[in-house]
Amino acid sequence: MGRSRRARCWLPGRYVLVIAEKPKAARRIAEYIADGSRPLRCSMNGVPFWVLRRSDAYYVVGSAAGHLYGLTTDERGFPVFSYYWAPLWRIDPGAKYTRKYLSVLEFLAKGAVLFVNACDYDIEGSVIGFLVIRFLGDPGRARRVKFSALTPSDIRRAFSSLGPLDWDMIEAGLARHELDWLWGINVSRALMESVKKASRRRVVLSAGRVQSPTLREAVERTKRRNLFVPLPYFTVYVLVELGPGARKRVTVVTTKTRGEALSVARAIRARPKAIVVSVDASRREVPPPPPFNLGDLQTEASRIYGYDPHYTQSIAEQLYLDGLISYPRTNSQKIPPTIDAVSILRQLARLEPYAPIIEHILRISRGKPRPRNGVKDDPAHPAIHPTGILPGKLDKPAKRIYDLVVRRFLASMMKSAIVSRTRATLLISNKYHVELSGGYIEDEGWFRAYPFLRPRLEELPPLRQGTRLRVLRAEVRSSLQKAPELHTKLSLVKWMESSGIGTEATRARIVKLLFDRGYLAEARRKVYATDLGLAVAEILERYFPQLVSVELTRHFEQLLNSIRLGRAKRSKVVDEAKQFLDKILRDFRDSYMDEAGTELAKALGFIKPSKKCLVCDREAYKEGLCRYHYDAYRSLVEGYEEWRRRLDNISFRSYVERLARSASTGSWVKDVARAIIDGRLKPMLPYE
DNA sequence: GCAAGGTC
Repeated sequence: MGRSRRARCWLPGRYVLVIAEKPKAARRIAEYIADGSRPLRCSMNGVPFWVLRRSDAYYVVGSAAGHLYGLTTDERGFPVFSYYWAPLWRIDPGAKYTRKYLSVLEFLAKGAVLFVNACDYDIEGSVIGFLVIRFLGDPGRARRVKFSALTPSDIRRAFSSLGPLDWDMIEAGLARHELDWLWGINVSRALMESVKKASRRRVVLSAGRVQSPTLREAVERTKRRNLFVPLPYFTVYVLVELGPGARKRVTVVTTKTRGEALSVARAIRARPKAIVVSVDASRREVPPPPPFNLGDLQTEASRIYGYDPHYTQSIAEQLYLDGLISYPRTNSQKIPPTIDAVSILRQLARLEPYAPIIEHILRISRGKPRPRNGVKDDPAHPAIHPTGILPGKLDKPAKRIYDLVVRRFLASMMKSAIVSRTRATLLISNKYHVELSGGYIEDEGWFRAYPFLRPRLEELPPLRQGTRLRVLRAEVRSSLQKAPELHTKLSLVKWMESSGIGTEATRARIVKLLFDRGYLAEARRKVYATDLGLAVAEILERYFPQLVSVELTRHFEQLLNSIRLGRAKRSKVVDEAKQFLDKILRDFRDSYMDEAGTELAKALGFIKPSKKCLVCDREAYKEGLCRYHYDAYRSLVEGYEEWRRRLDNISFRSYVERLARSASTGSWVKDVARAIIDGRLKPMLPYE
């Protein structure tokens, strides 16, 4: 196709103004609804819009850039119940770019005879378009267009039956904003004011429907990890000779006490023989994975390159803005047939590493490749895929993310891999069954394109049923239980997803926010709660328990659903929330604010503890210990009984020394163990 | 300054 000169832009006197949620959507809508000729691309202040003709009328397709308005207030202090909508660029320093979008829509609104809200067909899209029409246009001359995907057929169908404004959906969306604002701003202010009252110091603290349950989850993991007392257990291993020069170490049993393990090992040494009782060979097809949604991309980037989910998302967003990949904030694992996979492949084939794979795909599919779709779907967007536009110079992380997206897209169009596995059961000393497994890859299939999920397999030497084998050695090893895992940034984002809080676009951002607030910190990619995070979670749990529960989101969903179905009114729902908040916020101010503020100020180091913990610098709570070391002390004492049973009457001293040395021991328990060893802490126990 | 939600 030759490069055509762009026609001069002009604006008709009267037109229908179509408002899209984002410029990319605006362009596609314009292309799909125009009669005959291509729409005219215009731009003002770098913001594009399109002019076109459709059934003897002029249409102008303009664009928002997500929310252009937000809630704000002029009042200080809490409780605060009055707020209003204001242009986002005035109230959110991170949203300055929305100003030019708003001013272009303001200009375009002047000549519009009809306004069409063509934002994504969801609750937020209804609000985005409505607020533009309300502040810049006229809701009395407005329509809503409903499409579920940005495809020509869906868009054309939707524009041929414009509906009235979807008032119930708008009301539900407005209510969502108001409820989140009321809860979030009020409780955040309550926290900040309590600290100020207790310490006369200012600090930014926050709480909200999504961030606070997420904080609580990280706090619970931190506590479980730091309070963990590992128990000992015992493993009996044997070294079996499978063939000439092929020896394998195999676990026979694990036991709770040393005595049991030793007697198993003795029995094996007395009859050091094994026999192959069965050999099973199986062939398994491993189907290709579906193309990426955002969560899958974040998982893989974390697993393969150690990138945290927010980092991955920001790289993917840049690749999207550069036109290299499709919209990344999607939950979909599907590539609809409307996406021209062949032409994307032909473009990508110009990139050296992909060329042979693409050639292979086109050959095996006879030029008609079809991506294998996953189950997850998204109403507004397909799975993440390369656009076919070739990248220029990318930095290393961008190159890696782009490569993941391309390879995953390619893999989804390839054949299953075939993996052969062998499973053998041995009977050791006529008494103990153990399983061996091995295998190899018979056909690489899609692993060629996407090697990151290729299993690492070890081949077993050939074994036949009935073969007798020698047991060369039998050993007992004692181990300590592994500690419960802390979250990673990724697992926290996944936890949010499985709990149904936050959205594709916000989860990673909210985890980052908890770090920025100083509630969470990271060591070796593991997320732990700081003292401030522990204190905030504690205070919220005690005085605003609704806000740390994922149930608040469920409750909101029910309310919003009722509004959407016309069974409840926004004003009533919001008023009830205000009344409830008014009560709990006044109770907090009247009765608990001093206590809460003092606790938070101590966690922040603004107030010195009146009496220090014997083990750390925190405030003493019981028996001379802070609340965390007191709990750790109790865990340590409770754990001793079981240790004595398993390790034939180990002394308390040796027990404590083992805990102090083990990597599995929770850090608070370790602190207590060390304090006992060096005499800072005298255990009050019946055992000494 | 504080939420959660959308997106350049």
